[in-house]
Amino acid sequence: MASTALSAAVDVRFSGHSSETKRPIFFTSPLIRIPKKRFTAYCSSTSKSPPKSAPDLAQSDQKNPSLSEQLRPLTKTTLSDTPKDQANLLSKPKSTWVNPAKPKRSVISLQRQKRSSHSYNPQVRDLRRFAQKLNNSYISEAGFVSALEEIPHPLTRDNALLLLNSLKPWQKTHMFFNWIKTQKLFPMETIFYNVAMKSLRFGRQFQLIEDLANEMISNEIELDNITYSTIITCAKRCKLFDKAVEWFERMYKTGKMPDEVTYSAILDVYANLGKVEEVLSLYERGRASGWKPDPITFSVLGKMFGETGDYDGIRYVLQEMRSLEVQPNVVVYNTLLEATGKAGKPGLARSLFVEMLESGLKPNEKTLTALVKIYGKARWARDAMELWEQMRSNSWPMDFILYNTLLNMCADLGLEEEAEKLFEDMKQSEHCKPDSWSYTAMLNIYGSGGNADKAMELFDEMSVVGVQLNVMGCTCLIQCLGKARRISDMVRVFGISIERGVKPDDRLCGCLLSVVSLCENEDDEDRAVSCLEQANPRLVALVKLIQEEETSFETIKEEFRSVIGNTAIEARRPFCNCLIDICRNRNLHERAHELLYLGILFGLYPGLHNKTADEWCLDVRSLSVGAAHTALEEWMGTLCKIVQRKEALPEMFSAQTGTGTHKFSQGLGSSFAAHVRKLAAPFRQSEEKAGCFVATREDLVSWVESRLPSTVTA
DNA sequence: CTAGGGTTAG
Repeated sequence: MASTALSAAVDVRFSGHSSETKRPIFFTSPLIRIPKKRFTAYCSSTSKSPPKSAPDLAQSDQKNPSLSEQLRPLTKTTLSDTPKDQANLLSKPKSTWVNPAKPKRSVISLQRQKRSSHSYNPQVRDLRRFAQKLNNSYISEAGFVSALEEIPHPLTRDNALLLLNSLKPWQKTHMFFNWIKTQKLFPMETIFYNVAMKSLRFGRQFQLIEDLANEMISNEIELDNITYSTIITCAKRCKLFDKAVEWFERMYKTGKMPDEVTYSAILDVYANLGKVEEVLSLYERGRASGWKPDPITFSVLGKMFGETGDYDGIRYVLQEMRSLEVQPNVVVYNTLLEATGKAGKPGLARSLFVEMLESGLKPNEKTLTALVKIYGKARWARDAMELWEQMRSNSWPMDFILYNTLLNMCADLGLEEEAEKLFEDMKQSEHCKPDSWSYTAMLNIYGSGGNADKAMELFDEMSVVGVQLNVMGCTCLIQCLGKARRISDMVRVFGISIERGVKPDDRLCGCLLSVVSLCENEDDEDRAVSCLEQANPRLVALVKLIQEEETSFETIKEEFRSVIGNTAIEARRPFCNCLIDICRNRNLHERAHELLYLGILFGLYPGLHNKTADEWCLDVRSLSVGAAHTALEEWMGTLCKIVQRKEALPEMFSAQTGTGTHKFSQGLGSSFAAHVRKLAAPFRQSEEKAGCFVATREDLVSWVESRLPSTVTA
């Protein structure tokens, strides 16, 4: 009955009727009919910047009720079959129903496609050996095909399937598949196509797979869920997402209902496309069809929310699993841990990990890698060290990536000795010898610790053991040597790196530019500039331009715009910071102010100045010392004007320098304090908040007035 | 890889 209704539906669709009201829901893929209202509400709650300090799982519902409010009616109603509830839930029920008295159409088959069980084949050993021989020889098609004549047993259907399953790589499977077709000994069933497609998928041969699918269609061989899921996942692996969607939609058009494997595969496709609303629509439609999603689906959802750092989304996944009583497995925990890391929620990561252990699951390398990364990034030294201890005492599995992640964690936390010990462990190990990632992490550690000698030792060691220096390692080393004012070493390292094939990127140029700003004499500066000249001549031209006093502001602006516009986003602010530092070090203060203005104009310092009714805050944490000074001067200048004009001012003023826990902001606080002292500005270190300087309106106004002794303030 | 879905590094 259903199939006739479906074929009628296909006819309607193909005959071009577009009347929405007449078409039953299953005429189109489920995406088209989903009321968007709920999902836009859901998404808009997450598209805003996440709450500053979102609470952890336990407290979350109380503090952020909007989401659970949205979700509660959802979980209660999705499984309801009564049209009244459905109608309340859907915003446009009329257009979605042929007959509102009937329950909603299903979008997913609740029965997973069954596999045919093959009986034991006594010839399996011979055939396997034969396949092995074919796999290991016969490069040419002619040789391969003639070898097929020596098949040890008759080519029955089952023997052919067994061989088809055992051949690799895909070229041989494909040749064999084509050959058995020419033999015409038995009809080519769906399973032959499915096995052939699977092999082709290993070779990412989407075009060949699609050709086979079209051949099935023209030969009227049924495409089943296994066929479709193979096509869809191959398209996905080849990044042909539109193809994946196209074949998925074809299922509904032809009246084939996807089962949960195909369904979760397409969810992953939409997730990869970043189409969060569509994924949620499909998910909800599946749920409304009575589907109980399995851990794989939740892993797909978890990864999707991780990609956008969507904390509410992660909580949604957890909540769904809890309410459906789906027990997460290791993979689900791993993806959720990754996701919480991307969402910047180390507390949730930690509690998830505890929950995982309590449920009796054993963490694997990926689990530990995710967690180590999170603790390092969050600078949670205590938790990181406890975890490390746990890893050793439980002898949890270690692999290469985990070693390198641990080294990076040490870099984040400044744990030089621990890193050295790990690095030694790696050298002693059988399978985890340090590679360029490991060396880079060590260079990062020595670099941020200012240990130029050890960094240089490592650099020399790399050439001895034959590990390639990469651009990141080169950047760390140059930064370190620059800070140590070891310009000769810096020039040598840069030259050798270029010789060895390091391609300078914008971050490396930023480091070279900062070395230029640090140079204390002209000779050093010339040598640093000539390195930069090789990597980025236009940047050097800009450096020269800003140092010419006669250059007009308009010229600077145009050149600045052009250089910054051609710079990777993450290197733009560092470029501007260094340019300002260069000006300040050469007493070109006015030019420094112009550059800060341009930096603000082009959006390099978002959030530099935060105003509320009660407080104005200057946040210089992402600025270099010179840029922070310039910003403070600029701020004071503006405040003076406002005081003079007697405009409204807030009660409190604050300047945030940070406490130097981040290696790039070290010393910002103390140099800021010195600068404030020099100006005799009324800012003092806040007692409650480290790295924050505060001043009251009264103090500030009287300070400004004292600096303007005889001006008429009319 | 015994016909199909999910997870690791600046």
